[in-house]
Amino acid sequence: MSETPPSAPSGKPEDHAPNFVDELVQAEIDAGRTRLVTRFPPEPNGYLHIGHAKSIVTNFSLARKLPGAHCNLRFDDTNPAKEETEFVESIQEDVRWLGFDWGEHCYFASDYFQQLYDMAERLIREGKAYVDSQSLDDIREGRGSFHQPGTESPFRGRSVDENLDLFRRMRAGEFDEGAHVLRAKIDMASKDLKLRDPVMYRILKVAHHRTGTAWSIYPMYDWAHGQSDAIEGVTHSICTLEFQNHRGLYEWFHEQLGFQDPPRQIEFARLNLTYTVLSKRSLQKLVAAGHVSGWDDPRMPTVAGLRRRGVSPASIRAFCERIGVSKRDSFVDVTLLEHAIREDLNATSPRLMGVLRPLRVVIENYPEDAEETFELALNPGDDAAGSRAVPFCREVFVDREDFMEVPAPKFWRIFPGNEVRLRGACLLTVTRVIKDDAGEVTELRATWDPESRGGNAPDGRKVKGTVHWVSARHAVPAEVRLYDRLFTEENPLSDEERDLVEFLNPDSLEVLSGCMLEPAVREFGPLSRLQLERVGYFCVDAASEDGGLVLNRTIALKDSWAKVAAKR
RNA sequence: UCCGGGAUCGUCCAAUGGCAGGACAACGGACUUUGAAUCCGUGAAUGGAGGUUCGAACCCUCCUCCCGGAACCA
Repeated sequence: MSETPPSAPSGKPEDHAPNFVDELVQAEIDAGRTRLVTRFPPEPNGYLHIGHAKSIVTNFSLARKLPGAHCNLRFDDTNPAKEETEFVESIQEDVRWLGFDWGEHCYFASDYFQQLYDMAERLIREGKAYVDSQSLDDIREGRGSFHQPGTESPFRGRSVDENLDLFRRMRAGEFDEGAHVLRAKIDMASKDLKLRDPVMYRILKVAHHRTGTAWSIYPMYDWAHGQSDAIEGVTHSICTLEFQNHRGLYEWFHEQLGFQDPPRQIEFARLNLTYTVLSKRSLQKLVAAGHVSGWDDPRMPTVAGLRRRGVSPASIRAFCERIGVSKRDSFVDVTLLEHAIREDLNATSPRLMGVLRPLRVVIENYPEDAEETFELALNPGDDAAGSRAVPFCREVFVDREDFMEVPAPKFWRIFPGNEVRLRGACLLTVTRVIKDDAGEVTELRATWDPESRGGNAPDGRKVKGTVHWVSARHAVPAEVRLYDRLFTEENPLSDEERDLVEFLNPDSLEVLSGCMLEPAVREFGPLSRLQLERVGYFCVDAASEDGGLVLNRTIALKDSWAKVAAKR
């Protein structure tokens, strides 16, 4: 068995209650709009995380509202110092894995460098842009503040010819970095600081991952992004709240250039998740400092990390659709994500048995060299899932956590004299507890009821407890990695005094070796998702090989016994 | 203090002048060959003060609080 192919999102235009973006676009459609193009515009400078997934789901599902509509994947690669081909590849892989298809519509802002340049010359000729030769600090100071209007640059009055000449020479690489910038000529006294002659181009003598050394000037975000949207015929440019302050400038450029049916920018609240950080900077820090094994560490909220953790793309989509889209700053409870993960895995995961902390049980009235197999459903809730053969013999492993020599109140699993069911196999009663010199339990002796094959006794007597088990003779040893939340605080970034590293959960990873799994696990290849009954959902590690089986725990099953036990 | 946004159960999202509803979480119960899942039930909210109206979460006024904005980053 191997990784399930990415399942396509359901074809329905809406899997969620309409949000304000849906309504706004729908209103335009009702008013006669016939063209609809959205875009997901990542900068290829890092890995995608679940916050990006929210944007991807929003943009791609919006593009299903109208026949012929589509969503572009566009790389906003205007800062060569930070961007790499490695990231464009990982981003494409992640978007695809999430189940979305951009078809022919994969673009790069860097493909528009010439058009952008031509448009900039046009603004210069129209007196709407000029080359400023002030230092970075002088430009910053000249911008003024929230309360003070800015002051005009001494170079603001340069002639069109001089500006054109300088700009061309900037492009030709005649100047050092920082010597000049191209600025839009708008209004240094504007209340909207973005309109105080924003920088459009800076000199950067850095090779670009796609254009190489062809350019020595690169467009700034505000210049490149809006014009890229317009060039692509994007109708709705959906971005996060922090870009609200850019909208005035976004529209100003479009007006100057006279685009017809220009894109409309709409902002929504970015995703925040409890016990998680979703800023590229923080994530980068965790990777660089070695707090996690990499961008795809299963504890990372990156798409790559979630994939390796065993989270399904369907559950990420369901989660994104369920949290909705609004303009309110929000902090989504991670239990909502966990619910979506369990919901999908419960429906789709094959069931197996595995013992994480093995305790040997010798069934004294079972013949020494006999063995037999039981046929168990792979998913009791889904007959189509089929079944697997589970071998059984005189010695089995059970989980140490399922045994108490002196049972706590309401504990109805294994303890001396208590009859329990070995799931799918038989009824069994522990008769004797064997300990080492230190008093540690090392083995249990038990008897079984041969009439109870399959798990029920002919006399119909009830047993309260059912436990999972693995035949000692047939067990497949494995390493199991138990993952938990990466942070101990709901918002690890809320404390300005303390670094997020201080809030790392020391128990976010527990590695168990010598775990014992039923032999059917051999049929599962890397990235296969499965449930270990009564324990949790797991995923065969991407790097797992024969002879070194590794399982990552995606998420534990809910455990109401743990709650009862914790209360005491 | 200036500009741009936002305030509804613990959390997220609805209700667009007419019974404040759903999901998650919590709690209780039923069922159970997974103490899972499933099913049933309980508690839980309109930031504040005025105003308009037969009627306000929604409209108006004032206030309060929260977020973003002064990169040659995106």
